[in-house]
Amino acid sequence: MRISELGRVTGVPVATVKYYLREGLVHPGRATGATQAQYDQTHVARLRLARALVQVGGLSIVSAREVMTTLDQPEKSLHEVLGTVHDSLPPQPDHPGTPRAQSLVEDLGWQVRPEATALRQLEQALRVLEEVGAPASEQGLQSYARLARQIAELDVASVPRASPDDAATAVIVGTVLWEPLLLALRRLAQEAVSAESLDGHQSRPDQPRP
Amino acid sequence: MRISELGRVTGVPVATVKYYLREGLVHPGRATGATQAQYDQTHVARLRLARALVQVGGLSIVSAREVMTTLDQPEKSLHEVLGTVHDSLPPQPDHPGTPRAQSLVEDLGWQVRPEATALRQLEQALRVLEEVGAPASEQGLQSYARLARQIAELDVASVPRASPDDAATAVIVGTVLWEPLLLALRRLAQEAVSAESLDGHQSRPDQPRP
DNA sequence: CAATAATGGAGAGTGCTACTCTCCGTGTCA
DNA sequence: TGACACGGAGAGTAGCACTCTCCATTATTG
Repeated sequence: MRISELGRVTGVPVATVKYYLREGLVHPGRATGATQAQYDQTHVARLRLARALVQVGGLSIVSAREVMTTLDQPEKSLHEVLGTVHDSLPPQPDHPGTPRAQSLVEDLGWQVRPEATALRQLEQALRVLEEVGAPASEQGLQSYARLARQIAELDVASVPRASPDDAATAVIVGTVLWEPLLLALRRLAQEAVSAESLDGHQSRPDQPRP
Repeated sequence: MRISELGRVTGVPVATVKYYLREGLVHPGRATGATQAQYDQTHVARLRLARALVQVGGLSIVSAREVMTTLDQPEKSLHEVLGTVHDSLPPQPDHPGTPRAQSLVEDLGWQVRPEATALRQLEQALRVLEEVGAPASEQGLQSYARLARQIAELDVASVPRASPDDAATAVIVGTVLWEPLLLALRRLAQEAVSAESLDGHQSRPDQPRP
């Protein structure tokens, strides 16, 4: 198939397909002449994945390229793929982590790389909560961590190890594209729980105004 | 305090403070003359919150303003505040939802507004997973939903109903600023679980290349 | 009291990012 | 054979979150 069909099949504007090709999000087609190239199902799949990472996962073009690069590195183990993907994901905190995140994962007995970006992301989240005057309690953190671990067990269990072709893709999808799904579910659940327990009909009392 | 001190205390550049004032993220100070105004602790708190919503929560200026507007509407119940905040949060899907998300929450017995933005966000996530060739299984969704509900129960339980002044703020913080925390914990847990169960040392088998 | 500095506000400018347009030599097809 | 499509590359655009500049006014300092 040629570029226009690639665009039509995936619903991505041809100009954007060209842009993604230039940026290396999608591998080049098989050139059949100076101004002609052929694309196949692998291009369709990668284009769709790239589009999803950028538009739904919120990745920058650079991050998406880094993530998709791992698909071309079969020498890496799935665990390494996971780490690489995590480290390519936003946000990328500037400050180094203070020891609180580190000690939390130690308490939990989680074995994570000390340089994991997620550690610094956790630390940033904790710092911001303090700055805003609503610090996370140790107990709340522990509960959250316990539930996060149960989610992660679902995630890891769902990686298809029988068909290794798709395993790396599954890691990327499971990590990145399930995040918005999880957040949407949490919001819906919050509304449901709130409707049951917070009084949905009574106004909250007046509070001092600035 | 004047604007320069406000900037110094919060660590936000004065030019940015002015910008936030213009955009209505922070309420105006008490004018003491044609070119002078006084700011107080409420400005400090709101500025810090606005900063956190934009930089950590990833909200646009417009979304952040909408969210913070609810702080000035004491006639709204906490449940209404929650809904308004949710509907102001990104992403804002363009397509309307198909019935799958709706039927999922019905199966779960969750009572949510049919027009809730989170419903369309869920539907978008499901649609993208299908397009990418990794559709969410009914079973996986149910498990996720069950855990999401447990998280939501923690969230709702932690809203300080004794001190209603801060309740609305707590709703915002708990909804928006705990999201990155949850995602960071999930990533860390994924690494930990992966290190235990996925073989961290063995390379994954070769797979077909484009 | 006079000189100097800081202030609040508004408009214009900047830097970045994800596209999108334009162009052009080359291939395809009716 | 002539109209049209293609690929590739550079330039241009739109939106966003600031950031700079200016200026009349106010505060502070010597």
